[in-house]
Amino acid sequence: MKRDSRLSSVLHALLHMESHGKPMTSEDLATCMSTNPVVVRRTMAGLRESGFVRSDRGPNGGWSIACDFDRVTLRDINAALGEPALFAVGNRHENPACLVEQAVNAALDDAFDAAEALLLERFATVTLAALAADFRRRFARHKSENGTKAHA
Amino acid sequence: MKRDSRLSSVLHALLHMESHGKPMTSEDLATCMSTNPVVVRRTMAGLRESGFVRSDRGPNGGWSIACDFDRVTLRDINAALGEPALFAVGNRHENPACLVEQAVNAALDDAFDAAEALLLERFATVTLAALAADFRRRFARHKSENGTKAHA
DNA sequence: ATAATTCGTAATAACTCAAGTTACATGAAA
DNA sequence: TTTCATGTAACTTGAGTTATTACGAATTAT
Repeated sequence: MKRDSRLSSVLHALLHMESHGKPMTSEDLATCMSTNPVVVRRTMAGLRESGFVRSDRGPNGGWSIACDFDRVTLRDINAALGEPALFAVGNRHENPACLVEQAVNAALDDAFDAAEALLLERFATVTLAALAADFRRRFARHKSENGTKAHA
Repeated sequence: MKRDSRLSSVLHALLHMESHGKPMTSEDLATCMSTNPVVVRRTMAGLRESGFVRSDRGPNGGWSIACDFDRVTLRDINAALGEPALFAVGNRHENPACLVEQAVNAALDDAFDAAEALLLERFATVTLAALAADFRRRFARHKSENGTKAHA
């Protein structure tokens, strides 16, 4: 089952955009997301509609951050992508006439609903600012491990 | 993203097999799972290897239950299917060099791991016997609602 | 033995859906 | 008015699943 990596890609893009300082073109972003500009525009469109980023045309145009990283969570970003299906597994028929299948679906749905609730709850606890902070921690450690050979 | 419905299908099949009493052919099962016999054999092969069902060739052959419904859970059945990926969403690169992407992946993985653990835990609490009992409850209610007009 | 039934499985075809691509229109800046 | 950049529709590609075909192997009944 092929996985949808748009959430991962978009977060990656947002963090790069923040440290970049000035607008990044779809082409820039496509390079860093290893995809192509049209896909970037399609994907980012949802974020723009939700007000998390803005896009400007023409020379010096491109994508820029339009939100407070402290106030936006992974859950918000996921919602802006259109709440893509989180689970790869599901019921064959959503409203089966067969009572056996109804019993099976009910049991599976209970479990999936609980897991989905937990996942979204977790997403809601992670702000973009927290992600950015984690990146800076990794960056600092990376520098201290690789920057001065004396410490190796 | 299309969903994998093998778990749902297989549970459906197991419950039918139990009430059927005698072996069911791949063709019988294909009808009730709305697929075709070869797919049934492929799907059930995992359950046979795990010892939950048996298959016999030749006339009067077919598939039959080979386990105690009280001792087998949804988690066991899911494992017998080869632990198919549960999530439709994932990271673009599993081991990225980019530190930004590493930070993003770490956050997402935390959330997914927690949700997966919960889901499997839930699966482990539901036995096939419980599913069968739930079906019988539904069947009884169905009869009382439709069988005697006096109660309507 | 022989015919009929049923599973086992490899090979292949058909289908589905997301991602990628092309093409062109729109708008902004210099 | 030229250049840069996004917006978007239409189309192509490609990966992954499921369905189908075809044939082999095992089992039962006669």
